[in-house]
Amino acid sequence: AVMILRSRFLDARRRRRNFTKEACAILQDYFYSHLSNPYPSEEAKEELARKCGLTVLQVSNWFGNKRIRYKKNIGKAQEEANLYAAKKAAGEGA
Amino acid sequence: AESMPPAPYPPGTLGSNPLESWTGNVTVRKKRKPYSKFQTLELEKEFLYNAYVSKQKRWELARNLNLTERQVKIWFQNRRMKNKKNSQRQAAQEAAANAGATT
DNA sequence: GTCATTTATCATGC
DNA sequence: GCATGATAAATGAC
Repeated sequence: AVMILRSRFLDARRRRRNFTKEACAILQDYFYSHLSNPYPSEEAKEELARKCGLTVLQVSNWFGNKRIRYKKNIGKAQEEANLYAAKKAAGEGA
Repeated sequence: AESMPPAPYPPGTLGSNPLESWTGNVTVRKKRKPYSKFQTLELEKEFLYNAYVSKQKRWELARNLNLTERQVKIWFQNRRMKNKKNSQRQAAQEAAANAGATT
């Protein structure tokens, strides 16, 4: 009971909020645009953080979660997400 | 410039898609097992005393908590990183507060 | 030693 | 009920 009260304000997991759709779109755009090496540099992380209105740590967390969860879904429907970047790039080109 | 993936990548043993070679992490690592409340509390108590544990102390902790010396060493490393992260987070919040107050 | 990671787990949002 | 963001063990680069 004590620890529950302690963690209630110490643990940031309690304060978790979903990112905005704009932020998720920016992050996904970068991720699928760099599928061959989805490891943004510190500078890239800072820029992404600014554009998304997030901290660098949040950007790092997002890429960490995204990489592992993308990897676990290879062979499933995840590959459909590749079309996300492909179609978007094609649409912009046209 | 981009960062390099941390894990070693044996050549030729990776995934089917050459566009996604980073998905082939072949490293075999132990499954993460959360420590018990008692283990964590004892480690926290020692960390409060000093952030860097001597080899003698590390051996005692490992023996008393039924952990390996390597686990104790890594726990203190991660704990120091956690401390630094919290300090930076607090500093950033204070800086933001000051920036808002000065306007 | 630090530190960016990987991975499982936690806690929450919906 | 899972999706999602943050954290706790564990690894490897340097």
